[in-house]
Amino acid sequence: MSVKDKVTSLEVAARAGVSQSAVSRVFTPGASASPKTAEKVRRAATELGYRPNTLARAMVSGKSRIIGLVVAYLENQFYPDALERLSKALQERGYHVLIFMAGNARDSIDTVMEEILDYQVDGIIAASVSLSSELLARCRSAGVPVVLFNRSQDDETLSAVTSDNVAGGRKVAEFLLAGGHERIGYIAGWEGASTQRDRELGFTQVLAEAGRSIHAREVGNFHMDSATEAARTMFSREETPDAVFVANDHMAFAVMDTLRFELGLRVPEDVSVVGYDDVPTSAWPAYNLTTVRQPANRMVAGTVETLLEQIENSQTAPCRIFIDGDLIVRGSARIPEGWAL
Amino acid sequence: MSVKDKVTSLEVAARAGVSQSAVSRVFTPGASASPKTAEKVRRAATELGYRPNTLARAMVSGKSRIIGLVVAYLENQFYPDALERLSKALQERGYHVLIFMAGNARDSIDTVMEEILDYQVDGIIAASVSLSSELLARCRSAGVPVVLFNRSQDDETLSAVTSDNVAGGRKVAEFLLAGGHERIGYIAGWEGASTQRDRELGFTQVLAEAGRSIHAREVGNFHMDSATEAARTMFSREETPDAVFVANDHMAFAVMDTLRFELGLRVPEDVSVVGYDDVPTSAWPAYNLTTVRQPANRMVAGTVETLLEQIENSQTAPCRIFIDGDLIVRGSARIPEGWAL
DNA sequence: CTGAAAGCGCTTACAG
DNA sequence: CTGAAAGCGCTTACAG
Repeated sequence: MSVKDKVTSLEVAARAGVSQSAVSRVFTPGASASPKTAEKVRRAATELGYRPNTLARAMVSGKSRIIGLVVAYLENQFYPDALERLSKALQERGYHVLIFMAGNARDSIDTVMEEILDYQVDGIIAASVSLSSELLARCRSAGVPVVLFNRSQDDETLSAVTSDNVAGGRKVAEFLLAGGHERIGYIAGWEGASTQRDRELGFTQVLAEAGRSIHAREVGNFHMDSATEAARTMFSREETPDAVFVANDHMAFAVMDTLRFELGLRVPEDVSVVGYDDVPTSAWPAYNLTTVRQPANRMVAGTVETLLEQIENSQTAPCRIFIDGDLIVRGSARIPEGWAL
Repeated sequence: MSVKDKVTSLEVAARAGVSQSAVSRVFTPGASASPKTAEKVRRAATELGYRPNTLARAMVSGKSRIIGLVVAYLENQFYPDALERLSKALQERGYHVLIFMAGNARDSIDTVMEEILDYQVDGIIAASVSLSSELLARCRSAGVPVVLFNRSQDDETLSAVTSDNVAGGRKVAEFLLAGGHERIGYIAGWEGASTQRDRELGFTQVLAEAGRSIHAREVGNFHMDSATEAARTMFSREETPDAVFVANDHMAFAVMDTLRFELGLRVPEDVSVVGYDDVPTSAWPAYNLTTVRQPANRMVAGTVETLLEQIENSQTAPCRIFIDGDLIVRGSARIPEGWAL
């Protein structure tokens, strides 16, 4: 029976009649071993049920093949979707994801980052969190590349992958303007987020270019509860908006539900609603939400590419990747003539 | 500047004027070190920015403090929710989660399990996947405890945490019967899953006890697309059901949308719909789904408890945990008189 | 309480 | 191509 009968490379070597080095080489892609040796070693290994100990290998080689992923919460469907893709893509390249949930506490993120570093990760992906410059300095001195996912930050030492949020915001404004809306509201995300700021920037730019401005503005902080509150406030005043751009889909669902089931407004007849992200739920008939697609597949591919590039070639400079996101026109907003559905 | 200036325990020892052993003890909870030594070591450590290398520690101690989590997909909100809770709970106990996405390929799960074992994880949590007995034998001989999350399996060597699915299925049937429904349909999940079988078992038991039976049955495989198809088929025949129990919420959303937006049926006026899980979306006004709550918090607590118990005390026998789930009555189904909403 | 020594399971120059 | 030896950064008996 036996608990813990770990087979070591030394045992395999003995059985195969070769040295430990030979065994190691057979299990190291690209290392030199004669077909004959390889054959003997492989046979012995399978007979014994041997598999190299990843941790031991990590210690001596200095490469753990572990990527630390920091994520704040998984409630917004955009993140589990990204996590699943990220994990699969990394798996295919021989890496695995060690997950760290960063609570909302102030120091929580710092603690969590230290823990990540303790595991000797080869790289870090930070999804929707901001990192202090001290933290980044620690990562840099530890030689661990960091890439921000769906957030950007003023720091040349780290890579960031986002959709082009400014352009996305512009598309929404153009669409709403073309639809002939008179009073356009905006429900903002968390103001500390670059995504929030950029989306609003592009949105208001286009409005300004047309001699218009936001008719009403509330903050939803990227949370459903706050978004519900924001919608109540925005639609309880005189001259309610006839269109509202919500900074992400997750909040837009709460806004639509509040408009329809609490305030008795029809969407899109009374109010047009537009979101951002195009999470799977947006396509469900109950919402059928017009939104800007953040192409998760391309964002993930870009993230994995830059990160692995920096890991495998430490010369590589950090880079910013902007991925263009299309406006997906669906039934939650009045559709201007000539705009394909 | 400098890439990779990892500080070792030896350097800290030199600076503090003590041995490497002393440094190790100061960083090992419960190890013996005089206050004076501890003080000197801690000072040196902070000055140098030293933190123990988790991987090195893992190698020698044989405890990696890494838990492998295998999960098939994160589309059904129940899983990201569980993952977030699991990860947080484990983090608090000093463990971290290494994630492995098990694709749908036949051998994928086997490959993935081998990879997990290579990382010398201290334990494995398998969410919504079945493990072959060969795989379980490998884990056993490697001394790695496994606990199944939201699935059970006939094998005494592994623990499993589920809600009481039979009881849950019974509650749904009682509720639907009390509501005076005449033709009750059932949309099944993937037939290989214990959760699917148990829910259907409890459901049909109660129906049988009342001299009734399922009026129509289709299989949705726990996927939205299949569930949509299932709903189409079930409601395109004569004598359509006036109530349908869907094996989980994720499919129930697709069913409700199909009924309402494609088939023009009203829920609950024409058809009552009941799901299972009580994922967050079920409470959204657009669905307002009656369902059986799987208490994620308690399921996670139970999972973490059993797993850590087995890790920290290898004598511990595996155990089965059933957690009772309440029926949550909401507006998607006709409410029998006397049943509190 | 403390230190010297051995060793966890591997890989990697270094010779041959 | 191959092996002997050193070493990755720690912890853990073993003496003292």
